Amino acid sequence: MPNRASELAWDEPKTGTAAGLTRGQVVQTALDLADAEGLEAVSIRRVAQELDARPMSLYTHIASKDDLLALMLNEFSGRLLVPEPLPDDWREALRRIAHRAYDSYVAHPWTIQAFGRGTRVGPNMLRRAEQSAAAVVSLELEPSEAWTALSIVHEWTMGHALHVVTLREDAELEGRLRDADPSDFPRMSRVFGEGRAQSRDAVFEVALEVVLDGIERRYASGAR
Amino acid sequence: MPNRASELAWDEPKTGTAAGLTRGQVVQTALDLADAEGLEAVSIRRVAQELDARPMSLYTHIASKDDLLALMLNEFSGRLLVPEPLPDDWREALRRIAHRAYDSYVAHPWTIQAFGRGTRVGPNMLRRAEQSAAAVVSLELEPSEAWTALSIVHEWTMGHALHVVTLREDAELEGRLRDADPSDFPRMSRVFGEGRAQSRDAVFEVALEVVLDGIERRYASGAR
DNA sequence: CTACAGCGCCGTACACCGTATCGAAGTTGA
DNA sequence: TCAACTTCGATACGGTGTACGGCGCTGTAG
Repeated sequence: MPNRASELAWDEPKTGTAAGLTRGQVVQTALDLADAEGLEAVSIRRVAQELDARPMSLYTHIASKDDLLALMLNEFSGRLLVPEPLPDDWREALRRIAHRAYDSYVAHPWTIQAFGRGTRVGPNMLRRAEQSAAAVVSLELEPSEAWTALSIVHEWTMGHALHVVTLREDAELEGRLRDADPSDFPRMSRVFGEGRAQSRDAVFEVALEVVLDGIERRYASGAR
Repeated sequence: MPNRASELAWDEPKTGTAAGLTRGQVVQTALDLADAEGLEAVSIRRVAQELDARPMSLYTHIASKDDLLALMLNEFSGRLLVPEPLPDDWREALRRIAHRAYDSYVAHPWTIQAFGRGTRVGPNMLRRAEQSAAAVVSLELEPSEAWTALSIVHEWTMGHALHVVTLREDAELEGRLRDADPSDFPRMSRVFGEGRAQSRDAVFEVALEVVLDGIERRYASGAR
């Protein structure tokens, strides 16, 4: 038997002979379905139907539904890569990386749902981590410091996307606030009372700079 | 009919007459179950069994399973409140808030999964937002600026918790890396090659300070 | 050319899920 | 005592993931 338990098939098992269905088709169909109708629409039966195949046929190409999900996330992670070459300026490089991630999460909300259900690290996730690490070479940090700095950006980006996607437009919050007694929530009422000045995207922009400021203060000694 | 669509029962509907089962018991049982066996163990049938009741009886006290989930999250949010009084120092106040949230997320991993499936804002979530807003009064910010600053802390905290909970101990990442060709991922290999110096909690501490630094630089003009 | 091994495909079945429907039983106020 | 109302519950429907085992094709060995 193989080395470890984590042999979970990132690589196409083997193409056997003349193949009808392929793993790539299955994953792509699942991705399309998730984009179009949300993650809960992605069922084995439904994906099979979309492919004009029978449910159990999918299991020839994937080990389980969890596997399919991991494969979907891996594919998605690949699309998070930013076109090379990265700018030399680490702030600009991180800006691009964060922007691309944020835009992608919001455009494909099922991803953050999927991430919450336990993540298996695929090759594309590794590639992305490597690209991010390359973005901050000019800071000349210890590897573990670099990892911390990058984590902050990635984690905030993900957290922000989660917030945006789940509390759509804060409409939920505003609605609740309208029904409540303003004197119970004086400060919150003021926040939303004066008409949500900034747009979502503007908030992202500002907050990203704040996060980058924090990193700059701590980690950029003399580096450009 | 009532005012709006968002009439979803945060308040016990009415205690009717002599009640056997109560909504509180249902929610508490579901919480216990989620803590003990994860969110996927929380099914209507299972909760009913735990209460020695029949599945359909639960629907006397909750409108749907989604409702139950929202109620669980609301209850959880209540426990995120930090004991008053808050420190005058805004950094220390935010530290406490973030710490409590992070610890709670990690101790109850089902919460971040639940947040990903769409959040309904309950009264306790509002209370928590209000408390957070109170933490930064000394900065004397515009309400919308305060909201942005607080969002950064909350969103990073959540993102960090998500990262910690889903990629347990980065073991996943390290494992993948061991199998890969180091020359494909030179920087990542260095990060994990030298033995993960910092502990999880140390990383949280450092990263939190970095985030607070960013906020301080942008929003703390002369305030203490 | 025939035989066979292996593999992709898939029909059936099982255990579980959320919940609609509707009737039974019990409690309470008049 | 009667009527109103609420809680409880049995049954059933349409969905889920997937274990099991058979069928038929195809590439290769004899």
